[in-house]
Amino acid sequence: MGRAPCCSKVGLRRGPWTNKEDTVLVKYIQTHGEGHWRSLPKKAGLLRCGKSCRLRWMNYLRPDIKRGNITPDEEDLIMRLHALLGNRWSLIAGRLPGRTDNEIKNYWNSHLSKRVATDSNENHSKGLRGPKKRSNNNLIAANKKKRRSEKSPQEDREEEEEVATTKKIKVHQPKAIRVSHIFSIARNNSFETVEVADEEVMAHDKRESNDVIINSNNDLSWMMSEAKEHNWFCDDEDYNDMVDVEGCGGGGGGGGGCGDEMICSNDDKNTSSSSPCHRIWLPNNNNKKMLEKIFEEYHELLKSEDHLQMESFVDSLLI
DNA sequence: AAGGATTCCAACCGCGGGAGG
DNA sequence: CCCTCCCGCGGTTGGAATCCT
Repeated sequence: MGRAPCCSKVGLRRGPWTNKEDTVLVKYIQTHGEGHWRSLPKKAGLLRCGKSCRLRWMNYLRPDIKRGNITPDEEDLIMRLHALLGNRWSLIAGRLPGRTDNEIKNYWNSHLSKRVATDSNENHSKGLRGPKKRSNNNLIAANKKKRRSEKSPQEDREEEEEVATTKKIKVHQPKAIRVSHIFSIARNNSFETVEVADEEVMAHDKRESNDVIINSNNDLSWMMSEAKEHNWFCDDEDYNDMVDVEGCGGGGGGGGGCGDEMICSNDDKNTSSSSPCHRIWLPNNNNKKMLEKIFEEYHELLKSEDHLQMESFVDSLLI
């Protein structure tokens, strides 16, 4: 039997937080620091479960949270990262200082998923190659809407059929595959409005490691094509270490600003943890040719549409 | 103006994984 | 190695706000 939900205790409050509760929580955390969520409510004198306190703090009360509209830059980054990482909101949020995973998730579900669906439909109708997964969230939303509206028995049947079809065609999005020492994505630091403490970056990097996560062939496709299109493959043999990208993307000084990630060679990927950067790392300076070779090979496989070969190709990239 | 439909987002739920005994 | 505890994550829900007819 599983553990009972922590909020099931009689007498614990649920639902929206009051200002008073917020104040109590903030004061307690300012004094004692984060963590020990289980015991926090009791110590702080809150009639909430620890989980609820943690959520409230993480998603709303933390001082470094950036509130307000998602900027076009952030939006673009979310879309790119989602293409690469899938629904791994905490990872995506980790690249958007001041934004929470919940916020990004909500924003994606309410804004971006529709746009992506529309775009992919347009592409599909134009006969373009591209991801055409039907958003599960849209389905959920659609079903939710259906639930809310009156339905005739026939509509009920149709819904059941749709659900059955959905089950059949449900796109399985595999758990991300960790690829050691092939690529890594450093934390994005191009949004300047909130300062992120080095400790936080370090802690984050410690948690997430510097390994890239490749979800699917589409991700690889995206990464490869982006790399090629933006000329991220460095020609400069001196790219043996982290390249300073301060001012990139945010438009703030620094030689024109690249505004994009870059794939470059690096003999020691671990050096990247010392300084946040939004480049994609590769292990050593011989990889330029290797990458181009991989890219060519990948393109050949794309043309041939041989999925088996494609899978083994992707496998061959994994260590 | 009213009320139904839709959107948005804070909050909840359940699960998986890491740490420690 | 197993068990328990705790934390963090992603999916989902509920209701307030807004839009539409």
